[in-house]
Amino acid sequence: MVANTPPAAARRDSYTVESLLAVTVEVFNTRGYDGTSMEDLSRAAGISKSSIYHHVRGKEELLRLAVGRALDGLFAILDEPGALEGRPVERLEHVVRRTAEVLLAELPYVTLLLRVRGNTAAEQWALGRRREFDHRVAELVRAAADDGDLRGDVAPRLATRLLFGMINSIVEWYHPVGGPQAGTPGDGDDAADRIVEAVVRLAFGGLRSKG
Amino acid sequence: MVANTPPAAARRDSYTVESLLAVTVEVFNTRGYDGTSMEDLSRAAGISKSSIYHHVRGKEELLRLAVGRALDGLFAILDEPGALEGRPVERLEHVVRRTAEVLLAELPYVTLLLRVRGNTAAEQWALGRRREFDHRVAELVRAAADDGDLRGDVAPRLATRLLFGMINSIVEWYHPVGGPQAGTPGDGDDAADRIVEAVVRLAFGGLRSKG
DNA sequence: AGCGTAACCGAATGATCGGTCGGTACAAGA
DNA sequence: TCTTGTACCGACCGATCATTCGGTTACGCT
Repeated sequence: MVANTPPAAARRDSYTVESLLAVTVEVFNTRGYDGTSMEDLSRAAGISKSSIYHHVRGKEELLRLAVGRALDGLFAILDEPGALEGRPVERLEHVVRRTAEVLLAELPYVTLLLRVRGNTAAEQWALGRRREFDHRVAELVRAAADDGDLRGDVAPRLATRLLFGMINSIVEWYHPVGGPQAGTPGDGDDAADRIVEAVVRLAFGGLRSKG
Repeated sequence: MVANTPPAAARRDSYTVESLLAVTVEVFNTRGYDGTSMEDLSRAAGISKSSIYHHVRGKEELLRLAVGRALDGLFAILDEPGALEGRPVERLEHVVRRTAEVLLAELPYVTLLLRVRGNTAAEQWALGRRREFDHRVAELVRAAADDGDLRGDVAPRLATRLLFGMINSIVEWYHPVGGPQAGTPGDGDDAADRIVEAVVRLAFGGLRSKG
């Protein structure tokens, strides 16, 4: 392998692609990708506009890196044991719960992904990968419906879209307390846990009380 | 009433603000507001860039007119008899159904509204009005929960957000056949009806089969 | 026919866009 | 101490942005 790289933090005022990306995604999410200028980014990152080009090839690469990270997190769910073993309805519940969890854990990146419209090449690539994810989930819904475990009066494809529409809508209003860097691994974020539980309960049980 | 205005269609090659708006909203929705140039609009409308300024004050006014139309449609729901009379849970079901219906009837305008981020003054005005609508609905959910008609293990505010997140997500994938001008009043659009029914069933009953 | 005016246009404006360029500061290895 | 390479910068580039301006066209009305 390559020689161990010197720790990036040792160099003074040093930006990683990763840390630059974190700042970038925040700005993209507040002002929109098209509404964000490279000068906006340089101001937010505290370095000059031209310095950004030392780390990445351009604006579009920042977008591609960000949405790629979100997509990697989502696709990893489909390879988890809980998504591969058991009855389809149980595998579906696992995917629903984990999708909500990943969305909350990678909130800024998933937010950006969900707002992509397909204007540039990077955006169309992201849209294609999203479609593939939706397709895989739709198959799971269909399998659960074939088992008779899902209600028969709503088409599986339609149910999939509405279900994930509900999950994805979390990015429209949820903002973790103390900014995005809060919620360290293993600390058990209360608010996020409540949201995940609500999603699973509403998705499978509905709003109406049983009484 | 006012004197009958000479029919706009009588003048040759004449654009109404309304017809210009319809073209504009389509372009805004495909390319995004910030990603749309006035030249994009002029090309789509078939008139020159400067001619657009004869009808409206500028790009931002087009946005304000479009989202205003969507908001008027949504707020009108809250004044309907079905939203004012009966048990809260029944009024809520009426609002849910009608919101989905209005969203489908005014699809391009509501789509644009839901993508507004608050960059310009017009966008912030729209966000404020949206918040007010959400607030009024959240009160209805709380009232239904107080009656014991909604499940007690999900907070009303959270349920409201997820519920309307599901409804609003329709704009992400639904495209009426034959373009936006199809679906004349009273013709009973099959696909749209199925979506509305699915929304109401999933919202109140959930995915899981009763068996 | 002649007037008023709504609808329209091409060309230009300053501002801002994403991106490039030549060069400087500085830490690490020799 | 000298060399090398990373991180960074100010100044600049052509392109594109929303908007403006000075007209021209053609319709409705008298």
